Amino acid sequence: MSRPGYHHGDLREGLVRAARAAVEAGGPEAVSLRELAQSLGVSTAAPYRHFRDRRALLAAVAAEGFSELVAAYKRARAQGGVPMVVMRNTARVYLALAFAQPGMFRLMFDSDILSGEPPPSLTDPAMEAWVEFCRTVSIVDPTADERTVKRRAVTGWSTLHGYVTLAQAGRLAGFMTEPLTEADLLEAILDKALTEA
Amino acid sequence: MSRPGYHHGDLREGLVRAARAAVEAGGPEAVSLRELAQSLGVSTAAPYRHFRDRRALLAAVAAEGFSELVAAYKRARAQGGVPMVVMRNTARVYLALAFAQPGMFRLMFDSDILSGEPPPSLTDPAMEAWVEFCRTVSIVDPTADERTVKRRAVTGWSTLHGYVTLAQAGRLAGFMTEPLTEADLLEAILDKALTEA
DNA sequence: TCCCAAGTGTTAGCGGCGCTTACATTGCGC
DNA sequence: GCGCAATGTAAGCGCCGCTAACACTTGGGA
Repeated sequence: MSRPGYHHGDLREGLVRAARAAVEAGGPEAVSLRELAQSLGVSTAAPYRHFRDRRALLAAVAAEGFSELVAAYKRARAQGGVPMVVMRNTARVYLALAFAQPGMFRLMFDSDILSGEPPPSLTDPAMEAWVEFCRTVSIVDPTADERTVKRRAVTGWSTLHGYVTLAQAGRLAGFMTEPLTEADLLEAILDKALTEA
Repeated sequence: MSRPGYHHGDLREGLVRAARAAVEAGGPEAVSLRELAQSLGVSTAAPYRHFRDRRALLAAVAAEGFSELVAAYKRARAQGGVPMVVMRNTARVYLALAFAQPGMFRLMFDSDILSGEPPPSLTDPAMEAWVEFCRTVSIVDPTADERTVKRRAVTGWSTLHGYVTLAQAGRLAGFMTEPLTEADLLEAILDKALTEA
Protein backbone atom coordinates (compact mmCIF):
# COMPACT_ATOMS: atom_id res chain seq x y z
CA MET A 1 0.00 0.00 0.00
CA SER A 2 3.05 2.29 0.15
CA ARG A 3 3.66 4.52 -2.79
CA PRO A 4 7.11 5.88 -3.55
CA GLY A 5 6.63 8.33 -6.35
CA TYR A 6 4.34 11.17 -7.16
CA HIS A 7 1.97 9.03 -9.15
CA HIS A 8 0.07 6.15 -7.69
CA GLY A 9 0.36 3.68 -10.51
CA ASP A 10 -3.20 2.63 -11.01
CA LEU A 11 -5.34 4.71 -8.75
CA ARG A 12 -8.48 3.97 -10.68
CA GLU A 13 -8.18 0.25 -10.15
CA GLY A 14 -7.19 0.80 -6.53
CA LEU A 15 -10.27 2.93 -5.94
CA VAL A 16 -12.58 0.34 -7.42
CA ARG A 17 -11.04 -2.41 -5.32
CA ALA A 18 -11.14 -0.37 -2.14
CA ALA A 19 -14.68 0.80 -2.83
CA ARG A 20 -15.78 -2.75 -3.43
CA ALA A 21 -14.22 -3.84 -0.16
CA ALA A 22 -16.03 -1.03 1.62
CA VAL A 23 -19.32 -1.93 -0.06
CA GLU A 24 -19.03 -5.52 0.99
CA ALA A 25 -17.97 -4.56 4.49
CA GLY A 26 -20.49 -1.86 5.28
CA GLY A 27 -22.80 -1.38 2.35
CA PRO A 28 -22.79 1.30 -0.34
CA GLU A 29 -23.34 4.14 2.10
CA ALA A 30 -20.05 3.23 3.77
CA VAL A 31 -18.12 4.36 0.71
CA SER A 32 -16.45 7.70 1.35
CA LEU A 33 -14.19 9.09 -1.32
CA ARG A 34 -12.15 10.96 1.25
CA GLU A 35 -11.65 7.84 3.30
CA LEU A 36 -10.74 5.74 0.28
CA ALA A 37 -8.25 8.36 -0.86
CA GLN A 38 -6.63 8.45 2.55
CA SER A 39 -6.41 4.67 2.78
CA LEU A 40 -4.70 4.63 -0.59
CA GLY A 41 -2.25 7.28 0.54
CA VAL A 42 -3.51 9.89 -1.85
CA SER A 43 -5.05 13.32 -1.50
CA THR A 44 -8.79 13.73 -1.18
CA ALA A 45 -9.05 15.34 -4.59
CA ALA A 46 -7.22 12.62 -6.49
CA PRO A 47 -10.21 10.29 -6.98
CA TYR A 48 -11.95 12.97 -9.02
CA ARG A 49 -9.30 12.55 -11.72
CA HIS A 50 -10.76 9.12 -12.37
CA PHE A 51 -14.43 9.36 -11.44
CA ARG A 52 -16.75 12.24 -12.05
CA ASP A 53 -18.36 11.81 -8.68
CA ARG A 54 -19.14 9.27 -6.00
CA ARG A 55 -21.94 7.68 -7.98
CA ALA A 56 -19.65 7.03 -10.93
CA LEU A 57 -17.33 5.03 -8.70
CA LEU A 58 -20.23 3.09 -7.25
CA ALA A 59 -21.51 2.45 -10.76
CA ALA A 60 -18.18 0.94 -11.70
CA VAL A 61 -18.35 -1.38 -8.70
CA ALA A 62 -21.93 -2.30 -9.54
CA ALA A 63 -20.91 -3.07 -13.12
CA GLU A 64 -18.44 -5.60 -11.78
CA GLY A 65 -21.23 -7.16 -9.77
CA PHE A 66 -23.47 -7.51 -12.79
CA SER A 67 -20.68 -8.98 -14.88
CA GLU A 68 -20.02 -11.57 -12.24
CA LEU A 69 -23.71 -12.33 -11.94
CA VAL A 70 -23.89 -12.95 -15.66
CA ALA A 71 -20.84 -15.20 -15.49
CA ALA A 72 -22.37 -17.18 -12.65
CA TYR A 73 -25.62 -17.58 -14.59
CA LYS A 74 -23.67 -18.92 -17.53
CA ARG A 75 -21.77 -21.30 -15.29
CA ALA A 76 -25.01 -22.61 -13.82
CA ARG A 77 -26.31 -23.36 -17.26
CA ALA A 78 -23.04 -24.83 -18.49
CA GLN A 79 -23.11 -27.16 -15.53
CA GLY A 80 -26.00 -28.89 -17.25
CA GLY A 81 -28.75 -31.13 -15.90
CA VAL A 82 -32.48 -31.39 -16.26
CA PRO A 83 -33.89 -27.95 -17.20
CA MET A 84 -35.63 -27.57 -13.88
CA VAL A 85 -32.37 -28.27 -12.08
CA VAL A 86 -30.60 -25.64 -14.14
CA MET A 87 -33.35 -23.21 -13.27
CA ARG A 88 -33.00 -24.05 -9.61
CA ASN A 89 -29.23 -23.60 -9.71
CA THR A 90 -29.69 -20.28 -11.43
CA ALA A 91 -31.99 -19.15 -8.68
CA ARG A 92 -29.44 -20.32 -6.17
CA VAL A 93 -26.87 -18.14 -7.87
CA TYR A 94 -29.07 -15.14 -7.25
CA LEU A 95 -29.76 -16.07 -3.65
CA ALA A 96 -26.06 -16.67 -3.08
CA LEU A 97 -25.23 -13.24 -4.39
CA ALA A 98 -27.83 -11.66 -2.16
CA PHE A 99 -26.89 -13.45 1.04
CA ALA A 100 -23.14 -13.81 0.57
CA GLN A 101 -22.57 -10.28 -0.71
CA PRO A 102 -25.45 -8.23 0.66
CA GLY A 103 -23.58 -4.97 0.24
CA MET A 104 -22.92 -5.58 -3.41
CA PHE A 105 -26.49 -6.77 -3.86
CA ARG A 106 -27.91 -3.58 -2.42
CA LEU A 107 -25.57 -1.50 -4.53
CA MET A 108 -26.81 -3.28 -7.63
CA PHE A 109 -30.52 -3.13 -6.91
CA ASP A 110 -31.42 -0.47 -4.40
CA SER A 111 -33.23 2.26 -6.19
CA ASP A 112 -31.75 5.30 -4.54
CA ILE A 113 -28.09 4.58 -5.02
CA LEU A 114 -27.82 4.64 -8.76
CA SER A 115 -30.91 6.69 -9.46
CA GLY A 116 -31.26 8.64 -12.63
CA GLU A 117 -30.12 7.08 -15.85
CA PRO A 118 -27.21 4.83 -15.08
CA PRO A 119 -24.18 5.09 -17.32
CA PRO A 120 -24.20 2.62 -20.20
CA SER A 121 -21.34 0.67 -18.66
CA LEU A 122 -23.80 -0.33 -15.98
CA THR A 123 -26.77 -0.75 -18.20
CA ASP A 124 -25.07 -3.30 -20.38
CA PRO A 125 -24.11 -5.98 -17.84
CA ALA A 126 -27.41 -5.44 -16.06
CA MET A 127 -29.32 -6.09 -19.22
CA GLU A 128 -27.14 -9.07 -19.99
CA ALA A 129 -28.16 -10.54 -16.66
CA TRP A 130 -31.78 -10.40 -17.77
CA VAL A 131 -30.94 -12.04 -21.06
CA GLU A 132 -29.12 -14.86 -19.33
CA PHE A 133 -31.92 -15.39 -16.86
CA CYS A 134 -34.46 -15.47 -19.68
CA ARG A 135 -32.40 -17.99 -21.56
CA THR A 136 -32.54 -20.36 -18.63
CA VAL A 137 -36.26 -19.78 -18.24
CA SER A 138 -36.80 -20.64 -21.85
CA ILE A 139 -34.98 -23.94 -21.41
CA VAL A 140 -37.57 -25.05 -18.90
CA ASP A 141 -40.26 -24.71 -21.55
CA PRO A 142 -38.74 -24.35 -25.03
CA THR A 143 -42.17 -24.02 -26.62
CA ALA A 144 -42.96 -20.73 -24.93
CA ASP A 145 -42.82 -17.63 -27.09
CA GLU A 146 -40.62 -14.69 -26.18
CA ARG A 147 -43.35 -12.71 -24.58
CA THR A 148 -44.27 -15.55 -22.29
CA VAL A 149 -40.66 -16.18 -21.40
CA LYS A 150 -40.22 -12.56 -20.44
CA ARG A 151 -43.33 -12.63 -18.32
CA ARG A 152 -42.17 -15.74 -16.51
CA ALA A 153 -38.69 -14.33 -16.06
CA VAL A 154 -40.01 -11.12 -14.58
CA THR A 155 -42.32 -13.04 -12.29
CA GLY A 156 -39.67 -15.46 -11.09
CA TRP A 157 -36.96 -12.89 -10.66
CA SER A 158 -39.42 -10.63 -8.85
CA THR A 159 -40.26 -13.37 -6.41
CA LEU A 160 -36.66 -14.12 -5.65
CA HIS A 161 -35.80 -10.46 -5.46
CA GLY A 162 -38.72 -9.60 -3.23
CA TYR A 163 -38.02 -12.40 -0.82
CA VAL A 164 -34.36 -11.47 -0.55
CA THR A 165 -35.11 -7.79 -0.20
CA LEU A 166 -37.69 -8.28 2.50
CA ALA A 167 -35.38 -10.62 4.35
CA GLN A 168 -32.43 -8.26 4.19
CA ALA A 169 -34.52 -5.33 5.31
CA GLY A 170 -35.49 -7.33 8.37
CA ARG A 171 -39.12 -7.36 7.37
CA LEU A 172 -39.41 -11.11 7.80
CA ALA A 173 -37.69 -11.26 11.17
CA GLY A 174 -40.16 -11.98 13.92
CA PHE A 175 -42.77 -13.01 11.42
CA MET A 176 -41.36 -16.26 10.11
CA THR A 177 -41.42 -17.96 13.49
CA GLU A 178 -41.08 -21.40 11.95
CA PRO A 179 -37.65 -21.44 10.41
CA LEU A 180 -38.38 -22.36 6.82
CA THR A 181 -35.08 -23.07 5.20
CA GLU A 182 -34.07 -21.16 2.15
CA ALA A 183 -34.25 -24.36 0.16
CA ASP A 184 -37.87 -24.81 1.22
CA LEU A 185 -38.76 -21.33 0.18
CA LEU A 186 -36.86 -21.61 -3.03
CA GLU A 187 -38.84 -24.67 -4.00
CA ALA A 188 -42.11 -23.16 -2.90
CA ILE A 189 -41.38 -20.06 -4.88
CA LEU A 190 -39.92 -21.48 -8.03
CA ASP A 191 -42.11 -24.46 -8.57
CA LYS A 192 -45.06 -22.14 -8.70
CA ALA A 193 -43.58 -19.19 -10.44
CA LEU A 194 -41.92 -20.84 -13.36
CA THR A 195 -43.45 -24.15 -14.22
CA GLU A 196 -46.74 -23.01 -15.65
CA ALA A 197 -48.82 -20.02 -16.63
CA MET B 1 -45.86 28.64 9.39
CA SER B 2 -44.90 31.86 11.19
CA ARG B 3 -44.15 31.57 14.85
CA PRO B 4 -44.44 34.54 17.15
CA GLY B 5 -43.07 33.29 20.45
CA TYR B 6 -40.08 31.44 21.67
CA HIS B 7 -41.70 28.07 21.50
CA HIS B 8 -42.96 26.53 18.33
CA GLY B 9 -46.15 24.97 19.54
CA ASP B 10 -45.87 21.45 18.26
CA LEU B 11 -42.49 21.08 16.70
CA ARG B 12 -42.57 17.31 16.86
CA GLU B 13 -45.68 17.09 14.74
CA GLY B 14 -44.34 19.77 12.43
CA LEU B 15 -41.15 17.84 11.90
CA VAL B 16 -42.98 14.63 11.07
CA ARG B 17 -45.20 16.42 8.59
CA ALA B 18 -42.31 18.24 6.96
CA ALA B 19 -40.19 15.10 6.88
CA ARG B 20 -43.01 13.18 5.30
CA ALA B 21 -43.42 15.84 2.65
CA ALA B 22 -39.71 15.69 1.94
CA VAL B 23 -39.79 11.91 1.75
CA GLU B 24 -42.62 11.95 -0.72
CA ALA B 25 -41.01 14.70 -2.73
CA GLY B 26 -37.45 13.47 -2.93
CA GLY B 27 -37.13 10.19 -1.10
CA PRO B 28 -35.78 9.43 2.35
CA GLU B 29 -32.29 10.69 1.55
CA ALA B 30 -33.76 14.13 0.87
CA VAL B 31 -34.59 14.54 4.54
CA SER B 32 -32.14 16.93 6.19
CA LEU B 33 -32.76 17.88 9.79
CA ARG B 34 -31.05 21.21 9.30
CA GLU B 35 -33.21 21.99 6.31
CA LEU B 36 -36.39 20.93 8.05
CA ALA B 37 -35.51 23.04 11.07
CA GLN B 38 -34.86 26.06 8.91
CA SER B 39 -38.09 25.63 6.98
CA LEU B 40 -39.96 25.49 10.27
CA GLY B 41 -38.25 28.66 11.46
CA VAL B 42 -36.38 26.96 14.22
CA SER B 43 -32.73 26.48 15.09
CA THR B 44 -30.83 23.50 13.75
CA ALA B 45 -30.52 21.97 17.19
CA ALA B 46 -34.21 22.10 18.04
CA PRO B 47 -35.22 18.84 16.32
CA TYR B 48 -32.96 16.91 18.65
CA ARG B 49 -35.27 17.83 21.53
CA HIS B 50 -37.87 15.57 19.92
CA PHE B 51 -35.91 12.91 18.05
CA ARG B 52 -32.75 11.21 19.15
CA ASP B 53 -31.36 11.33 15.65
CA ARG B 54 -32.31 11.45 12.01
CA ARG B 55 -33.26 7.81 11.88
CA ALA B 56 -35.71 8.22 14.73
CA LEU B 57 -37.56 10.89 12.77
CA LEU B 58 -37.61 8.71 9.67
CA ALA B 59 -38.85 5.82 11.78
CA ALA B 60 -41.76 7.94 12.95
CA VAL B 61 -42.65 8.74 9.36
CA ALA B 62 -42.35 5.08 8.38
CA ALA B 63 -44.61 4.11 11.26
CA GLU B 64 -47.28 6.36 9.79
CA GLY B 65 -46.85 4.60 6.50
CA PHE B 66 -47.29 1.18 8.01
CA SER B 67 -50.34 2.27 9.95
CA GLU B 68 -51.94 3.57 6.80
CA LEU B 69 -51.04 0.39 4.95
CA VAL B 70 -52.75 -1.66 7.63
CA ALA B 71 -55.80 0.56 7.45
CA ALA B 72 -55.94 0.19 3.69
CA TYR B 73 -55.65 -3.60 3.98
CA LYS B 74 -58.56 -3.60 6.38
CA ARG B 75 -60.59 -1.40 4.08
CA ALA B 76 -59.93 -3.74 1.18
CA ARG B 77 -61.25 -6.66 3.19
CA ALA B 78 -64.20 -4.74 4.58
CA GLN B 79 -65.18 -3.86 1.04
CA GLY B 80 -66.10 -7.52 0.62
CA GLY B 81 -66.48 -9.67 -2.44
CA VAL B 82 -65.35 -13.10 -3.52
CA PRO B 83 -62.18 -14.04 -1.60
CA MET B 84 -60.03 -13.87 -4.70
CA VAL B 85 -61.32 -10.38 -5.40
CA VAL B 86 -60.46 -9.32 -1.89
CA MET B 87 -57.00 -10.74 -2.37
CA ARG B 88 -56.63 -8.87 -5.61
CA ASN B 89 -57.75 -5.61 -4.06
CA THR B 90 -55.30 -6.15 -1.24
CA ALA B 91 -52.49 -6.56 -3.72
CA ARG B 92 -53.66 -3.43 -5.45
CA VAL B 93 -53.37 -1.59 -2.17
CA TYR B 94 -49.72 -2.55 -1.99
CA LEU B 95 -49.05 -1.62 -5.59
CA ALA B 96 -50.83 1.68 -5.09
CA LEU B 97 -48.65 2.48 -2.10
CA ALA B 98 -45.52 1.65 -4.05
CA PHE B 99 -46.35 3.60 -7.18
CA ALA B 100 -48.27 6.51 -5.71
CA GLN B 101 -45.90 7.12 -2.80
CA PRO B 102 -42.56 5.73 -3.92
CA GLY B 103 -40.62 7.76 -1.38
CA MET B 104 -42.67 6.48 1.51
CA PHE B 105 -42.44 2.98 0.11
CA ARG B 106 -38.67 3.10 -0.02
CA LEU B 107 -38.52 4.51 3.47
CA MET B 108 -40.61 1.62 4.72
CA PHE B 109 -38.81 -1.18 2.95
CA ASP B 110 -35.30 -0.22 1.89
CA SER B 111 -32.85 -2.05 4.02
CA ASP B 112 -30.27 0.60 4.63
CA ILE B 113 -32.49 3.35 5.91
CA LEU B 114 -33.82 1.80 9.07
CA SER B 115 -31.09 -0.75 9.57
CA GLY B 116 -30.36 -2.19 12.94
CA GLU B 117 -33.22 -3.00 15.23
CA PRO B 118 -36.03 -0.62 14.48
CA PRO B 119 -37.69 1.06 17.41
CA PRO B 120 -40.78 -0.79 18.64
CA SER B 121 -43.04 1.96 17.40
CA LEU B 122 -42.09 0.88 13.91
CA THR B 123 -42.02 -2.81 14.56
CA ASP B 124 -45.59 -2.91 15.68
CA PRO B 125 -47.42 -1.47 12.64
CA ALA B 126 -45.06 -3.33 10.33
CA MET B 127 -45.95 -6.60 11.96
CA GLU B 128 -49.61 -5.70 11.90
CA ALA B 129 -49.35 -5.31 8.15
CA TRP B 130 -48.17 -8.90 7.90
CA VAL B 131 -51.00 -10.08 10.07
CA GLU B 132 -53.56 -8.29 7.94
CA PHE B 133 -52.08 -9.62 4.74
CA CYS B 134 -52.11 -13.15 6.14
CA ARG B 135 -55.71 -12.78 7.17
CA THR B 136 -56.69 -12.00 3.62
CA VAL B 137 -54.59 -14.88 2.30
CA SER B 138 -56.34 -17.24 4.69
CA ILE B 139 -59.73 -16.16 3.37
CA VAL B 140 -58.83 -17.43 -0.07
CA ASP B 141 -58.36 -20.91 1.34
CA PRO B 142 -59.82 -21.17 4.85
CA THR B 143 -58.73 -24.80 5.16
CA ALA B 144 -55.03 -23.98 5.07
CA ASP B 145 -53.15 -24.26 8.33
CA GLU B 146 -51.20 -21.35 9.73
CA ARG B 147 -47.88 -22.49 8.43
CA THR B 148 -49.20 -22.79 4.91
CA VAL B 149 -50.85 -19.41 5.11
CA LYS B 150 -47.60 -17.82 6.20
CA ARG B 151 -45.73 -19.49 3.41
CA ARG B 152 -48.24 -18.30 0.84
CA ALA B 153 -48.23 -14.83 2.32
CA VAL B 154 -44.47 -14.59 2.20
CA THR B 155 -44.45 -15.87 -1.35
CA GLY B 156 -47.15 -13.53 -2.57
CA TRP B 157 -45.87 -10.47 -0.80
CA SER B 158 -42.35 -11.25 -2.03
CA THR B 159 -43.53 -11.37 -5.61
CA LEU B 160 -45.34 -8.08 -5.35
CA HIS B 161 -42.48 -6.50 -3.49
CA GLY B 162 -39.84 -7.76 -5.87
CA TYR B 163 -41.70 -6.57 -8.93
CA VAL B 164 -42.24 -3.15 -7.48
CA THR B 165 -38.69 -2.85 -6.24
CA LEU B 166 -37.17 -3.86 -9.55
CA ALA B 167 -39.47 -1.50 -11.38
CA GLN B 168 -38.64 1.43 -9.12
CA ALA B 169 -34.92 0.78 -9.37
CA GLY B 170 -35.24 1.00 -13.12
CA ARG B 171 -34.17 -2.60 -13.55
CA LEU B 172 -37.14 -3.40 -15.80
CA ALA B 173 -36.79 -0.36 -18.01
CA GLY B 174 -35.53 -1.32 -21.41
CA PHE B 175 -36.23 -4.95 -20.77
CA MET B 176 -40.02 -5.02 -20.77
CA THR B 177 -40.33 -3.83 -24.32
CA GLU B 178 -43.91 -4.98 -24.59
CA PRO B 179 -45.82 -2.79 -22.21
CA LEU B 180 -47.50 -5.32 -19.99
CA THR B 181 -49.97 -3.44 -17.90
CA GLU B 182 -49.77 -3.62 -14.18
CA ALA B 183 -53.08 -5.40 -14.16
CA ASP B 184 -51.65 -8.08 -16.43
CA LEU B 185 -48.69 -8.61 -14.22
CA LEU B 186 -50.79 -8.58 -11.13
CA GLU B 187 -52.91 -11.38 -12.46
CA ALA B 188 -49.94 -13.33 -13.73
CA ILE B 189 -48.27 -13.01 -10.39
CA LEU B 190 -51.11 -13.53 -8.02
CA ASP B 191 -52.99 -16.30 -9.75
CA LYS B 192 -49.88 -18.40 -9.51
CA ALA B 193 -48.56 -17.34 -6.18
CA LEU B 194 -51.63 -17.65 -4.08
CA THR B 195 -54.12 -20.09 -5.49
CA GLU B 196 -52.33 -23.33 -4.87
CA ALA B 197 -49.22 -24.92 -3.32
C1' DT C 1 17.26 15.55 -27.70
C1' DC C 2 14.34 18.77 -26.03
C1' DC C 3 10.03 20.36 -24.84
C1' DC C 4 5.41 20.78 -24.21
C1' DA C 5 0.89 19.02 -23.55
C1' DA C 6 -1.81 15.64 -21.38
C1' DG C 7 -2.32 13.10 -17.46
C1' DT C 8 -2.25 12.80 -12.69
C1' DG C 9 -1.45 14.33 -8.20
C1' DT C 10 -1.64 18.31 -4.29
C1' DT C 11 -3.33 22.19 -1.35
C1' DA C 12 -6.83 24.90 0.16
C1' DG C 13 -11.32 25.86 0.67
C1' DC C 14 -16.66 26.16 0.07
C1' DG C 15 -20.99 24.75 1.67
C1' DG C 16 -23.65 21.23 3.77
C1' DC C 17 -24.44 17.63 6.88
C1' DG C 18 -25.47 15.14 11.73
C1' DC C 19 -24.81 15.84 16.22
C1' DT C 20 -23.25 17.85 20.94
C1' DT C 21 -22.48 21.12 24.64
C1' DA C 22 -23.61 25.02 27.23
C1' DC C 23 -26.77 28.42 27.89
C1' DA C 24 -31.56 30.97 27.47
C1' DT C 25 -36.41 31.16 27.79
C1' DT C 26 -40.92 29.63 28.78
C1' DG C 27 -44.87 28.00 30.96
C1' DC C 28 -47.10 24.41 33.90
C1' DG C 29 -47.92 22.21 38.44
C1' DC C 30 -47.23 22.89 43.10
C1' DG D 1 -45.79 33.15 42.57
C1' DC D 2 -42.16 30.05 41.99
C1' DG D 3 -39.20 26.44 40.61
C1' DC D 4 -38.23 23.10 37.52
C1' DA D 5 -38.78 20.43 33.45
C1' DA D 6 -39.57 21.16 28.79
C1' DT D 7 -38.16 23.41 24.87
C1' DG D 8 -35.72 26.64 22.42
C1' DT D 9 -30.81 28.97 20.84
C1' DA D 10 -25.78 29.77 19.59
C1' DA D 11 -21.57 27.96 18.60
C1' DG D 12 -18.76 24.54 17.15
C1' DC D 13 -16.66 19.71 15.97
C1' DG D 14 -15.68 16.50 12.51
C1' DC D 15 -17.16 14.50 8.62
C1' DC D 16 -18.71 14.68 3.80
C1' DG D 17 -18.75 15.70 -1.68
C1' DC D 18 -16.87 18.57 -4.69
C1' DT D 19 -14.07 22.41 -7.05
C1' DA D 20 -10.33 25.63 -8.48
C1' DA D 21 -5.67 26.66 -8.99
C1' DC D 22 -1.34 24.92 -8.99
C1' DA D 23 2.71 21.14 -9.28
C1' DC D 24 4.90 17.28 -10.89
C1' DT D 25 5.77 13.37 -14.35
C1' DT D 26 5.88 11.31 -18.42
C1' DG D 27 5.62 10.10 -23.17
C1' DG D 28 5.60 11.31 -27.99
C1' DG D 29 6.52 14.56 -31.86
C1' DA D 30 9.55 18.38 -33.92
